[in-house]
Amino acid sequence: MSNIVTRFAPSPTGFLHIGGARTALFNWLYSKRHGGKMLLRIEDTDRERSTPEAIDAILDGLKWLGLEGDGEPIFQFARAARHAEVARDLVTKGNAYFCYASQEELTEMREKAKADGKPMRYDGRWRDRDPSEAPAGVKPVIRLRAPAEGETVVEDQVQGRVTWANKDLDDLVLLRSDGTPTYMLAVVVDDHDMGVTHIIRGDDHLTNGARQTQIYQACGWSVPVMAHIPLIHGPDGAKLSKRHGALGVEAYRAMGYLPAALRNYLVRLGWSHGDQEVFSETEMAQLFDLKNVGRSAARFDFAKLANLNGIYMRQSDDVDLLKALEDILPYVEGGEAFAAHLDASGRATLLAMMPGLKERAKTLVELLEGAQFLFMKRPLVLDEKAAGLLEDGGRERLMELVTALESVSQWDAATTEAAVRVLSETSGAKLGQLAQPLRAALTGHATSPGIFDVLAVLGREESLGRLRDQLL
RNA sequence: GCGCCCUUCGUCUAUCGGUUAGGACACCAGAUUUUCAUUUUGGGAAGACGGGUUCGACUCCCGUAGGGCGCGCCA
Repeated sequence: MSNIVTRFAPSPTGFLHIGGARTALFNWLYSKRHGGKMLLRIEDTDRERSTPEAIDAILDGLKWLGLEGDGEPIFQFARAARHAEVARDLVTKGNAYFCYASQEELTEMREKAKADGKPMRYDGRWRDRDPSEAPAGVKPVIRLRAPAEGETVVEDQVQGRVTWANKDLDDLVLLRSDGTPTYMLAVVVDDHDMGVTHIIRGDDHLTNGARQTQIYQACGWSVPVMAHIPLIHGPDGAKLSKRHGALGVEAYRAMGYLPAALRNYLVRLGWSHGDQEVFSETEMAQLFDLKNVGRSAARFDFAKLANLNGIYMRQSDDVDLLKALEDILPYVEGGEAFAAHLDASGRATLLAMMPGLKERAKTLVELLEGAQFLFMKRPLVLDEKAAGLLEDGGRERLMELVTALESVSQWDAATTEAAVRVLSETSGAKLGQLAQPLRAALTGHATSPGIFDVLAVLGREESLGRLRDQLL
């Protein structure tokens, strides 16, 4: 097969949302799979709504997800002259024409169509009129002379063969009256000039696929392979909105998800490989194809994302995980305060506790919360459940524990555990009756990593201090 | 309204005419554990509806219902 070129072409009018991220992922995987390239194009022809902040947010989001394009991004607006040139060529060749219809005329057409219960279609009133009839002082647009009869077909790799009657597709505007290109023209010209072989995008563009096919044909260019992938919906099945899932990828970063986990979650939304759920990056790139992309929209499920993220966290190397945690601190509530604890000794403490911490967290944010006790200043304030553990004899057993632990020769998990077990036997208290008050006093919570590991990481002095604090 | 697309457990999905309709998440119960978590065992849970075609349909066709997308001199 010839060299595959895919592209991701967001318009910089907002952040990189989750649907866009998945589109980028699919393009990226497809190009990787075939040893091709994924190009990046910023569709900034809407000067009103495009912002530099949005461009940064999108680039940043892609980078975080590890989905960077090959080569520098192309900015569509910069190519406006080329787009206009193609439009004029089309007029010369007779495949497009100047249209002098005013906004009022168009509004009229729209209203009439609405009244008749038909979709708005330009009626082609300038299609065959001689330009000499042009009203003075009106700047024309250039419209495509679309085929009036027959049908336009998109051989879609995901949707199958989709057909439109040409009478349902009107003569779209290619070049605006101010000389700037429309999206429809710009996309076709850019994809052609960039050598794009495969267009993978959301199925909200399916109809555009038909109209763009007509432009390709008018230009005499070969039409790239198209694949329109289904959209992602919110948990309620409706379009994603700010309310549920239409967050920028940076929001997922701030929620403590790992990029690898998010990628894994996203690739399984619409695509499958038998029963396999977990894919390494390499596996994904080897296995991904368009054939196994489904055609129905998927709902976003945070619980499954969280589960996957937990799997990735548990599989992560402790040092990598610490790094990942530190990386998101600037974006997380309370992250800055936490960062202040992470000097050399703080990092060592956290690292030592990491095995016990990471299996209790599904996100980096939960990891952070679970680690807070390590850096709390004495005396600890216990939460409700922890305080409860010190009632009903808990405090008395704590006293015995202090005595037992004070006389321990070596302060490590094995030795302290042995000491507590001995106490359990001599006092007749079950291990749980001793461990839980211990946990409460040491961490302030009813749950934590293994309590003897906690003891070891906190150290003798701090541990005994925290225990005595609760005896007063 | 018109055009196009979609419809398997609550959710993501497997099934490419013949399966006790499989897996994963979530949920419930049990085991393990010092708590929680991890791990592990088990459980409930699905082919929107109505017609065809066929010896046989989740799978093919038609219709209905529901949902989505599109219908700009936005992208």
